[in-house]
Amino acid sequence: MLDPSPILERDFYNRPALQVARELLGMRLVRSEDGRRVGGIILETEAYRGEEDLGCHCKAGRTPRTAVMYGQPGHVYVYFTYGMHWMLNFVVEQSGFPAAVLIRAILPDVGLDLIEARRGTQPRQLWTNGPAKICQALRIDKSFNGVDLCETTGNLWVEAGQPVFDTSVTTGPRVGLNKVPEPWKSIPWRFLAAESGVG
DNA sequence: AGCACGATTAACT
DNA sequence: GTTAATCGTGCTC
Repeated sequence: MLDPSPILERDFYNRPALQVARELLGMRLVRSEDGRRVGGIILETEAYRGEEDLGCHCKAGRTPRTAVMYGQPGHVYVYFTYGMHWMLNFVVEQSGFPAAVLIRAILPDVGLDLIEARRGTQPRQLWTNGPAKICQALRIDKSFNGVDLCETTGNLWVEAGQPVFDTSVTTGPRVGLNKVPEPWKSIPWRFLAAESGVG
């Protein structure tokens, strides 16, 4: 489980955002930090796709911030919000079409001492159960924006994991889009894996 | 140049 | 349930 597994290749990301978001459940997010591996099993994701998706930053079109989402799939989109938090996303779908998957929760399984050093003020269940918490735990910030997930030199990638079956997956509206108009506010583009359904 | 707000979190009452 | 923290981004003037 803690040994390295095959790294997901670009073809995995070069597919519809909803499909990638669903299939990322059970895969392993790994960050290489000073030669040490830190990460865990992906438990929650959200899909954002297209300029017509008013919940997606791409609704504003191509800007300096959103440019990476228009690029090659399999790259990282990191943005800053609420004046203090970083958010980790994976660019998906074909080059030229803006789409991304937000990583909202993982189950830590490697580098636990490093994660505890940053999140130990909270109970273990709260270490990485939010998008900004993951970035804090894995020390992911602006410097990761644009990194290629398909090259280990980027120090961030996704490894094959255990499949999560449909009986362990629930969907629902994306979180935090309170002022976004329908249907985008309620469209069920959030994917959650039951913790009992992994590992 | 100024402004309102945000794909959140933690600490309150 | 409510709210402060805190600043990059995109929009308006």
